[in-house]
Amino acid sequence: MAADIPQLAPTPLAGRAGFLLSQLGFHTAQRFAEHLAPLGLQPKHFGLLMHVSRGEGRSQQQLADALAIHRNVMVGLMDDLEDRGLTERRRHPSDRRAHAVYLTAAAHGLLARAQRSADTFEAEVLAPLDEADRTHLIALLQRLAEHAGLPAGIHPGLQRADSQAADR
Amino acid sequence: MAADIPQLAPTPLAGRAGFLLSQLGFHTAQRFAEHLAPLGLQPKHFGLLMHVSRGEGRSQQQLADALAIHRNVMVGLMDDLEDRGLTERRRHPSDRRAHAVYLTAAAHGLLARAQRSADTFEAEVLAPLDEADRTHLIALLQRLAEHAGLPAGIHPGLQRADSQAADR
DNA sequence: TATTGTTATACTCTATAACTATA
DNA sequence: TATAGTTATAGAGTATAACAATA
Repeated sequence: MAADIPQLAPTPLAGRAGFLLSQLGFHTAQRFAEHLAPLGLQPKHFGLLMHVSRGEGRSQQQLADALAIHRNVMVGLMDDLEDRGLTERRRHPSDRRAHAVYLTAAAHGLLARAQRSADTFEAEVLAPLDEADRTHLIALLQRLAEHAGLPAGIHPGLQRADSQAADR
Repeated sequence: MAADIPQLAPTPLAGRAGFLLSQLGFHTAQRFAEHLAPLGLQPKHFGLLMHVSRGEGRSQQQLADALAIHRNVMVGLMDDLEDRGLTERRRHPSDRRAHAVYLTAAAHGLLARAQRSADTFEAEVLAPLDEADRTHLIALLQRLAEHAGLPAGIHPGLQRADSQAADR
């Protein structure tokens, strides 16, 4: 059945850093999403909650800028979080067009659990490495990320839309 | 305007291997796609061409199994490649339901160019690291990939559909 | 005239099922 | 009855434009 298929050299892809990063990155993102699912959160919601918690009261546009996403996308994300009772849109003190975004008490509790979940996940990812290798790997990845011009903590999977461009 | 936004601690995400892998992986995949675009190829086409070249004459189903994708997806990919004159569907010698897939002469030339392009890209990705760090990084990533159960050279971004499940 | 939030629409991707011709 | 290839349809996700309220 498979007798006439010659088994040639192993694919060289598995030896390329570019392929390994893409392969591992995709798989890691996928597994992290599964890891977070029991909390009812997707990675993008987790990331947004983290950013909101770093400075409550900001407008949706400010949050969108911080995450490098389009404000239209932010509306949908905020709807998700508000529907789940995790954030509140209050009136902005100085701009009546804008909303000031705050976390609810429930969100603070959930965020703490999500971070513990992320810690557990991190340990799983790094399981095969000893302490020295873990430190080294993270340092190497950070150097690559810096060289690639990636802003710390901003996931490019969220920043599809060109937030520079105006409506027009 | 932004005076009342306290700048708190930097996001801890940038120190997590899981986040860095996902962030770098996504960005790397995106940039590789741009790198390949001048050749008129997407990464998935490149990957498929590589697999076809490793053993010509296989059926679409065999190729789909090798890449862990659903045969329905394979039809679309093969259509793309055939429309571009890169592959041929010939009649299978032993099974008249199946097609035997072959590369054209044009595909061999394009594949060689694509691999050179991938080499250039690899050098760009690894630019900030010296030789020892490059070797170490690749070894570390390979260990993580193996621990995660990722088959060498198979990108999980392609294998969405559950190729185990039958039609029904 | 520009900006914030919102909504609507179109477009791309993926998943699923169903069909045909063979086995 | 099962399998290879194909096609069609529905759903999720993203991009773009347009609108009302406010600056």
